[in-house]
Amino acid sequence: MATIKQIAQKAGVSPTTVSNVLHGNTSKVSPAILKKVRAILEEEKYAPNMGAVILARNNSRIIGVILFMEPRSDETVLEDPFASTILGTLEQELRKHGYFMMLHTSVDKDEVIRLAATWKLDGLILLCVPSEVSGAVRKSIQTPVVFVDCYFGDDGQDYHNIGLDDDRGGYEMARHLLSKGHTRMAFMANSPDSPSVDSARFDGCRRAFAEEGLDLADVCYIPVSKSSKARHLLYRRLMAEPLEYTALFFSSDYYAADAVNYFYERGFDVPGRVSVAGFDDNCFSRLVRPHLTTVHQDVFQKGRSAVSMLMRLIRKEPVHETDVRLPVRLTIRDSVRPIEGTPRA
Amino acid sequence: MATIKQIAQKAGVSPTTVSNVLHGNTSKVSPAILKKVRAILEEEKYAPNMGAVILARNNSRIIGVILFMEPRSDETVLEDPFASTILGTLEQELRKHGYFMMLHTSVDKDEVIRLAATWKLDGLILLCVPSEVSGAVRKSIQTPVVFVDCYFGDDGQDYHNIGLDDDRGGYEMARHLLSKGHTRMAFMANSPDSPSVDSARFDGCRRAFAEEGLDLADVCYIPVSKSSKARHLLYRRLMAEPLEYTALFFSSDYYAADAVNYFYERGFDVPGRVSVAGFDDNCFSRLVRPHLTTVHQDVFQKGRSAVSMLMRLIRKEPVHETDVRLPVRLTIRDSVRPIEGTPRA
DNA sequence: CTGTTAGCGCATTCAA
DNA sequence: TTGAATGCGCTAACAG
Repeated sequence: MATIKQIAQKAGVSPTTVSNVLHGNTSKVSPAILKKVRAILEEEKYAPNMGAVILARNNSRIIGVILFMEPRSDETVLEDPFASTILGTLEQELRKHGYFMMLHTSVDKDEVIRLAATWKLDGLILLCVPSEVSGAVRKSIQTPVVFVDCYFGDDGQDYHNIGLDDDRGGYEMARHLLSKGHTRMAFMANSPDSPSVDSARFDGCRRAFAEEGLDLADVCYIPVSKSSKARHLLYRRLMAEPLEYTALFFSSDYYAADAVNYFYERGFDVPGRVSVAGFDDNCFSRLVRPHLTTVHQDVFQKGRSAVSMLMRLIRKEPVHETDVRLPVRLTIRDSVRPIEGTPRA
Repeated sequence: MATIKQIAQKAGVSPTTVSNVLHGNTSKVSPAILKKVRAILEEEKYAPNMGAVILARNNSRIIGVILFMEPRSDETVLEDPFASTILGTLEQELRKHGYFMMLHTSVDKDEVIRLAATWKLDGLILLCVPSEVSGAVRKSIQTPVVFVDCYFGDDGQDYHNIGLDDDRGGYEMARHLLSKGHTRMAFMANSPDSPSVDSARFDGCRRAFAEEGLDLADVCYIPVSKSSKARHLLYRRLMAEPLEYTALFFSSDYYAADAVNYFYERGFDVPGRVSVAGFDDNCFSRLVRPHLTTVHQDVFQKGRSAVSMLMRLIRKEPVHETDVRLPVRLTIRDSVRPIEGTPRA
């Protein structure tokens, strides 16, 4: 409630001096006054008015965290532990660096651009941005932007991104599946309109198949709806004999777990009838039965890296890696089993 | 980037007129000018500077959403689907009402108070606040505050809270357990230092036991750690024969699912050896095997109610119910089974 | 219907 | 080492 001016008055000094104390410009203030002002600041519980700060400095110490997602196709907004985990990490890290976090979900790039301007955001962290909009956003925003898990068109712009070795993840899992004799594999993910984590993972699968002289057809990329009802309809079709696929590789544990569970409830044995694999290695993978064979990623690290890269950008420090690919690790559990008579590797 | 002044210049009108257009005071502006100004606004992609707005109006259109939680005992920050679901709902609802959401986790009441002052927050939504701090926060903050799932001391202050019929939830589950012959039941929850959702649920259990002429002793409230390692140590002890309890009633599906899973991995059959019940009825409950018998709550409704109550508070509209208790519903699945030879009800 | 003006609280020159 | 003065962009009260 108290303003700098009031503090100054009470201390019998000028506002400038108080401001200097506040900003640690102790060299410009005599020790006696320093102490006195600090005491009053404490006593009055001085809290700056960020409105004035924004106005005077033209920045806000707010970082916008934007989740690109549909209004709410179902309940799937933040329920995926991946989203909530990274959000929690981001909040923690940003706070540690003295920044405030403004959380926003959107699908409209103009809204994001406006948000940045209105709030004089110091930086932006964008999650799940399709590559069509990442270019536009990048172009029209001057403040530092760090993308998480994004892929970009080749438009000559500089992007800063924290991602995963998605191709590798797909590759490793496909290899594993192949080694268990699964040549009829489907990759299950949201349909990407453009390069994305999902398409990269699928490419990895393809590579693994090609290495074995096999071809993973386009139709083996089965688009999965964000609506659980629609998904379940799909699973039902997949259960029909004769089985089209012997292994289903989901691009997230969230979907994989959902599927395993759906199958279980209908007495369709996993991995007896069909093998299932996931991606993320989050709590879901160890909650369902059988526990998921999946691709591990370190979401905490992702959040930490994103914030630390953003901080470097804000401080205008050099950023060496502009497109970080965090490692993945194949994690074998119980949801994949060898095809009868074809146990290799 | 453009300011009101610049827009005004370009349109050949005064800043006030532009401001009037912006605020929909169309009655004060001639149609011709209105149209012209609107066009320029659009063309220049005018975005207000919130710093100036805060300064001039002394409020920010920001709602602070505060999660009270320890720094990070484990990975349990936002992983509980309850937290992420309500967060997603809050974001969506606040945005719908034209507010911005500042997300913050904290355990320090002074930090919250300072936050409200620095940012001239229009309102606050506080989650998981222990009753020791809710009083202090309530006292020293002038802006509207809505608590979610909080219990308060009887200090004569007005609190606005969206909660659950926790007592009822505990009661119903305990009754169900009793009807299946489970007289040796443990209630598993974080240890509350004060009235809380957990203590209310336990009280409900007690009530149900009392109705049967049974006493549910204090020791049947088993505190559960936020660290999964510590929890698992506890579960191990619980598995030791002879079984102390025949039913474990967890205060969240998150913990219940974790326990069921722990037991499963050790070949300890649920509900064969021990029955397990949860609370929340979130996605976890239908992911584990057996699916959890649990107490259903509508988290979306909770979020919506919280925001709508806050909006009424902000608009200074009368708020009739100050402590809303949303209903709960016993949801029977497969994790509880009758005790041998004691099937009643 | 339109324009003028005086702050809001702070950072940041520039003077003393 | 300290202080006075200016401006950031907007709102709202008032004058025309």
